[in-house]
Amino acid sequence: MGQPLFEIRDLVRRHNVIVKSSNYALYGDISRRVMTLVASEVPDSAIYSIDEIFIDLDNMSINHDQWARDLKAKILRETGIPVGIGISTTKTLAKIANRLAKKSFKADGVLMLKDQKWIDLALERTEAGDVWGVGRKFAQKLASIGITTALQLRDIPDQAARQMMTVGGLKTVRELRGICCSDLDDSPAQRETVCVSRSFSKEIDDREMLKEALLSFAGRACAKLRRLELVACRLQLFILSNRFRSDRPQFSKGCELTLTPASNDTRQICKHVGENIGRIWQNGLQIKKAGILLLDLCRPEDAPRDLFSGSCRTENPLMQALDQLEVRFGKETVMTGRLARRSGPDWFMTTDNRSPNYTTRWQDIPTVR
DNA sequence: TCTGGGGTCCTAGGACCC
DNA sequence: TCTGGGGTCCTAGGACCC
Repeated sequence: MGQPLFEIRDLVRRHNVIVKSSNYALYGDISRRVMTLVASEVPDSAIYSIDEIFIDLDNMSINHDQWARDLKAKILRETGIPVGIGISTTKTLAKIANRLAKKSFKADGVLMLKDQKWIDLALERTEAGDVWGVGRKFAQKLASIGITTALQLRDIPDQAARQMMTVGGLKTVRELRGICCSDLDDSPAQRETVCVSRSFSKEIDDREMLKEALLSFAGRACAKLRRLELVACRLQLFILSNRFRSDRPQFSKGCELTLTPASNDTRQICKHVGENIGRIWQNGLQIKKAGILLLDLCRPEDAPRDLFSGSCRTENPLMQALDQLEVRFGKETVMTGRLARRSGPDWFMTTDNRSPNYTTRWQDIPTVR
């Protein structure tokens, strides 16, 4: 996971490994199909990520194991996607059950952790770093005091958990003990930020090029915001050096501004980008990555009002037209004049080997003869 | 010349997740 | 030579208030 392709070229060649660039339009559509199916089978569920969903089985008096196997078979039959199902008393334990369900030949994709004896065994066979909420740094910290398994982690004193991994870590430890510390759905009610950023294929040291990139990111970010039907009250621009070049000085520069009135209008945001680029630009910097963050998001009707310029617009026919054109003719069919040139941008990362959009693009739908 | 106590808010940085 | 992107949460510390 996360290993650069160039480091494993030999392996790829030797075993004829197929290489695919990520295609989120495809993954998103397949995800939607699976999630819709699952949600229709249960009274209460919460989508956690593109490939995970939590289900509440509390009010379902059934044979959970058999039910899960039937569901798994149904998902495979109707979407073609194989899934794993883990069942337990807390989310953290259910995630562990899920991992083992996929790994164990005997479990065959479905595993229930209910009896304490089996929970203990499962925790003993799970590395501390594989527990949900324990990342690389915490795993290192834990290892330094001799904690390497999930079972050992479960049994550390509350105070130690709190001290080493803050309140989130304490929650994790309690969940390992079977004490529920999270609701079925504890995702925030509303998105708080939208970010569009990219690494460049090679470092940029040209101001116009940086500006072009940021303006294009701004367009994407505003389109996202409009899809969410939100506006931003604050804007941040940032640039970063190449973190892999230890021979060069590292930098990370950013600037922030308040948007008055709050907005999701590409023209407004682009104007701000143009006016503020000087605050992060500096001659001689080798910029590897840049991005735009839209913060303090809220619904247009909740946006703070400015005493002089009035409230934030809720209707924006021009932007609506722009969005419709994108749906019909593809991304960046129409752009602001500031971004007149579709640069065929030489700063873009390549995405060779991308899977076709089998389910979301007319031209890519497979033909069966 | 002496110089408190109790708050909130904001931001940067670091951890985590997928 | 090549090294991802987009999120949330927590904490410490500083600025500010009365």
